[in-house]
Amino acid sequence: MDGMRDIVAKNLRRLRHEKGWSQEELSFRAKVDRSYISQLETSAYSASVTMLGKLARALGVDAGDLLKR
Amino acid sequence: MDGMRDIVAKNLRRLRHEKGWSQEELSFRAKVDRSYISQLETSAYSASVTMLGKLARALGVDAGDLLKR
DNA sequence: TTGTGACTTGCAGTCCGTT
DNA sequence: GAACGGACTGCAAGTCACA
Repeated sequence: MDGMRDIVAKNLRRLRHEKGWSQEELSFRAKVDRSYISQLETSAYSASVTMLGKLARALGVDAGDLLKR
Repeated sequence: MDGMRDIVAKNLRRLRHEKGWSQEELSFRAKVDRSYISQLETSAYSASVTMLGKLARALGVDAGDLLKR
């Protein structure tokens, strides 16, 4: 029902795996809690654009890349 | 401090003006509160990606376009 | 290493009206 | 038409223990 949530979840996990990072590694770099990253990757929440910006910067991509289908 | 918020604010206002729509018109089409659109355009809040999706769809653009610098 | 349930806090988001 | 106000509800934000 909430497509955007799932798109972010998939892109987040895909980009993180491409880096070969664990959730722990990303949580450290982005300065957000590891379990919260897990919750985003399982579509539990609809992240804010501020959170999107933090994660994108840690991953070295544009925030918009996290929204691409 | 929160750059993403400002980027969304500017893109939202720019795209809305390109359509020649008032905040009222956009709020009706996107089914979100008019005063909230005002608050987003003045960088008062950091919208969720779900909200971003609703606004992008109403404006006929990709959600990522609202995050472009 | 990751997912989940539980919990608290703060802000997103709505609804009213006024400037 | 747009900004701004208070008051309210619900969910994102943030953290923890445990499976």
